[in-house]
Amino acid sequence: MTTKTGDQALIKRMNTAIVLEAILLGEPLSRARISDTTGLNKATVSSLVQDLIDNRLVREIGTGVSSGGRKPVLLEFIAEAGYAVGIDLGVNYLRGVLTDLRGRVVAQREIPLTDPDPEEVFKVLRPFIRQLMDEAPASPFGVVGIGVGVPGLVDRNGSVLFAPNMGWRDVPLREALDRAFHVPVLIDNEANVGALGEQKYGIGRGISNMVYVSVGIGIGTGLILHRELYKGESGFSGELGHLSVNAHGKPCRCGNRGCWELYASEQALLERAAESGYPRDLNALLAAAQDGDAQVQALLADIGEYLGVGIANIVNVFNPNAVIIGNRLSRAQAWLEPAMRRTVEERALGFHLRNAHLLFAELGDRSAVMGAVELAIAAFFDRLKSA
Amino acid sequence: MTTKTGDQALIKRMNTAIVLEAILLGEPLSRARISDTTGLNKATVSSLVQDLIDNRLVREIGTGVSSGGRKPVLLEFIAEAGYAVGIDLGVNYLRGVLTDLRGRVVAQREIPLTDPDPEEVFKVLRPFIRQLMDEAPASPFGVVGIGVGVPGLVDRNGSVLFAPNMGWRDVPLREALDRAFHVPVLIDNEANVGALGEQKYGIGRGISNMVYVSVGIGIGTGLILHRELYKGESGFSGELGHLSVNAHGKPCRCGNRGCWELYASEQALLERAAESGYPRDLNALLAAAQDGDAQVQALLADIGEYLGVGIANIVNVFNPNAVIIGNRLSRAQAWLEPAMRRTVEERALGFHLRNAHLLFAELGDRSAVMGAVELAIAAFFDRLKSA
DNA sequence: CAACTTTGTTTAGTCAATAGACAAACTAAG
DNA sequence: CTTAGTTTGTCTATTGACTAAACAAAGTTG
Repeated sequence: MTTKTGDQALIKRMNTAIVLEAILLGEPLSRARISDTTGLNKATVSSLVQDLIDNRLVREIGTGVSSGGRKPVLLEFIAEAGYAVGIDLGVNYLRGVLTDLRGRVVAQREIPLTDPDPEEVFKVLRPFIRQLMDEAPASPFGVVGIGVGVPGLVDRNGSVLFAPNMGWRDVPLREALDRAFHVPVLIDNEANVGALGEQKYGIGRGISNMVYVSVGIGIGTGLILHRELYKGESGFSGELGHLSVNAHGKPCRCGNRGCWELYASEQALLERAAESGYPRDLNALLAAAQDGDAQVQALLADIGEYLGVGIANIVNVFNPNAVIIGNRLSRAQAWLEPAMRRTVEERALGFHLRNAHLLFAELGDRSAVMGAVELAIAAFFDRLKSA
Repeated sequence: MTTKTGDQALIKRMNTAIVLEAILLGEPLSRARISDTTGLNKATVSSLVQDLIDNRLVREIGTGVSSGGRKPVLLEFIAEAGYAVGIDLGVNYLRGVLTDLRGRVVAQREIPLTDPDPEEVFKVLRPFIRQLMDEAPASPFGVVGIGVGVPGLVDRNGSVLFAPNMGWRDVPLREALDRAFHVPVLIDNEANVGALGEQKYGIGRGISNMVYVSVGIGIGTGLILHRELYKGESGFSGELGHLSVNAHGKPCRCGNRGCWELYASEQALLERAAESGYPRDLNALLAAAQDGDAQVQALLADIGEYLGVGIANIVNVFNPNAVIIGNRLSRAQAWLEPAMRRTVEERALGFHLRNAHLLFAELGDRSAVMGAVELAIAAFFDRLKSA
């Protein structure tokens, strides 16, 4: 079979999705207004809305003001029809949220992680998730899914192929959680979920082509092209941290030479700071910069310049509408930004630069966890559309 | 209006497209077989096929062999239902083809271009296209479109924003041709159409994620992601030739430093050859390499290594199924390939390398012109689907 | 030659969307 | 307080695309 064949059920699903989307974007609004904005016939809208009401996804919330005729009956999406769990699995911490279907946080938790061994992590992770789920109020759909962001390479089956900083190889994370909770589990890379978080709930709201640059120990990147996470042939891509910016530079553990993250990550900063006798500690360095330490400020500017080198490459390659800097090093915005911005403006192609906004993450250390929960929510809506 | 709303006409268009696709891929085949492979009901297939026959897109070509019952009536696509023109507009040449709707070449022409001034080019281009069109046999749809590949940046309206090697700025190419010929005109970058040509008619047939690297005077790239040309926010992207591979390398006219094309293009080759006293001529250098000139061979290997550096970056970024090297320098395959392949294998991430094939263009100097004609053919089929 | 197969058409029925009529509920002008 | 006009949402009849099932035509096989 080449493509999915079309029948009337398909049309109904499509139009139902359109109506639901209209409500999500414009609530509260009336059937008449939905008919206007979507182009669907009033009768069709009435019928589809009734189905949504029967399915407990939409409800009437009284009447609005008349503009010279019968008052409209206003509709809204029932955000509390279900709940989702988002988990940010870090190297040494576990962060989680429980949200409703609109992404409003109902509960959140955070604990340190002492042993990165997979079995030990599972022992902590399962009750952690369980406790979040227990906080979900009663609802028609219950907990609709669990999204997890991990610092490593994830394949289509939700197995973590390789997470160097945790020492993981081929860990079947989704399978393990699937079995424990019997709800859909979505796993993705930390940078990918960070991108999703900022695109849905952060500074990148509504932008269709953007690149999220997660600057932590290394550099990870999440690509959103045409409003969707881009995955390559094998289901993972966007290892822009290992883009070589110095063909004959220092060797990287990845096998390449002169990788971007060797010059522009937290690790690069800490190493160079250590060479000058500073402590290997981001907080201490930021405090020093704050206190006016010119040497640290110059060092941060230098890192900013290197960030700019890689970002100019990104802008030239993807011609995105926005590049968003996130994760730990985004806290150094004040000292990184001027040099970074100058470098990008010097180096990127004018045509591409025109539409490319350089932004810093708005959700701070919550980009990833919010993206993780969005993964679960989006999967729920996808299921609605296709069944 | 958020999305296109669904009705019965949409279903019919979708299913007609599915049936047509099945015929294109599997011809000659019977209605019964179409029903089997698509999952559509026999009656539906019969009805849709009849419409296609009425529209002169499909015809019956007699009966096939029986497998124990009534003989099937075999159907085929009428490739001669229409014709398309493809133009490769080079800096100093004009290449054109006229093909049927299957891309079979019916006529081709090539002439040198002496003056790159836009007005002068138009004076030559219009009769050039006219002569190709005049060679089209009578057919139900006539000439369905003109596709053009140009060595520069093209915007959504088919204007050439910038073509440095031709000295063009803001040339409204599509508008000019539209007015002259009154058929749909599609303009795109030379590397983009080259990618399309190889993906449809060359070595990349059927590959859904691939990167075409056009190595000529400079380096251009065409990205095919999810079977479609990727364009960024402004409708152009993929300036991978200006990916910096040496953060503090030589300055490039684009404003950046250490751009890939400064080290791995024909220009780079010719300049380095000239420094060693060789003529600035690719043919002469290839002949020398052929004759066993070790110095030239080493130079080519060095260029190959730099090609590998950039390709490793590409593989890490896009995780494509294939990287295809095309345009003039692909003729040096014999001397480039070993060093290139070795470098990519050393530098690219193992996970990504697993599915990434390194290939050389199959259509030689015809990649672009075949991609240009495909642009026009694909647009014709798209119009069929949406109307 | 009889029995079975395969192909493609015809028939009757289902389902989703639509246009248009309509009832309900409201505003506003006289 | 009427009356006219407007807006909202439902109801009804119709259209059109797909499907299952029956069927006719044209084969093969023992």
